[in-house]
Amino acid sequence: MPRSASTTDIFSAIAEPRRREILELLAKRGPHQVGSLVALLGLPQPAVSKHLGVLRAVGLVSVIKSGQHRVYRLEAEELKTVLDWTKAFEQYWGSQLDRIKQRAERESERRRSGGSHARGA
Amino acid sequence: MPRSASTTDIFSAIAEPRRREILELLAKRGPHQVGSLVALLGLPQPAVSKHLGVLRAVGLVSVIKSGQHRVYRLEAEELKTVLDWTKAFEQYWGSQLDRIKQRAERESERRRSGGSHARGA
DNA sequence: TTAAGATATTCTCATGAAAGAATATGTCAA
DNA sequence: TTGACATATTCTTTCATGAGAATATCTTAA
Repeated sequence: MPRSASTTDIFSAIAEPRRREILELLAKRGPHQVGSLVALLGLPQPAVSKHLGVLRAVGLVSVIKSGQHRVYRLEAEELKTVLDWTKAFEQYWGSQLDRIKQRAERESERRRSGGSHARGA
Repeated sequence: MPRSASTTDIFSAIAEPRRREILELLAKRGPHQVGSLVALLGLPQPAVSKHLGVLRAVGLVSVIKSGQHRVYRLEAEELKTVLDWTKAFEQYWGSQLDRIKQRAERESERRRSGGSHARGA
């Protein structure tokens, strides 16, 4: 089975450091045309266009044709998927006390649902 | 320049759906030994071991040898990097009003610092 | 020591993707 | 229409990676 494509999976799309850089740029400085991004990133133009293509494919950016240029704009809401996924783990770090509470919760949950799964150590 | 390695970059590590699945499992059900993960995931044992190897390389899981078994435990704090990065974008979505405010902030910031960057349309 | 069980490692294969160079497409101005 | 500019696409090469199969390593029990 092939890997998940970076053109369809948002997690793969943001796995590329340069694409993250592009997103940061669009966030901090608003919409930009390709040429500006090329200048700011110091990457060859085709590289930038290709990265933008991936970001567009997953909906992380949108384009508006403005005459000769194309203006790319961040579509930040798309990152909600990632934020939500990551946020769900937030409860698993923090203080030792938190962890003890969580363990107790997990275990009572397991008892309630008749758990019988192998547990470590 | 080569791609960023999934063994060093946490974003690449979580780009793999099965690795995310493993993390979710370890979160929801606590530490597990490899055999349990194999059973729960329905993947061949070497595949699981390899994914665990990647997760371990970036610090997302830790291992404790327990006799014949190895117990893998989630190290959720490592996801803080991802959470923080994603959270920084949260302000860019939401209501239209929010966006208008943000734009105003960005623009006044730009004026203040003598900005002269190309802007879209 | 030997055997069995649990897990990791190695190897091969196929795929996807990024970099780089070249070129195509599209748009405006003259 | 022609030419200049902005951007996208194509092609090749290189490399990382995941799957799969086989095997090695380590640990405990007999």
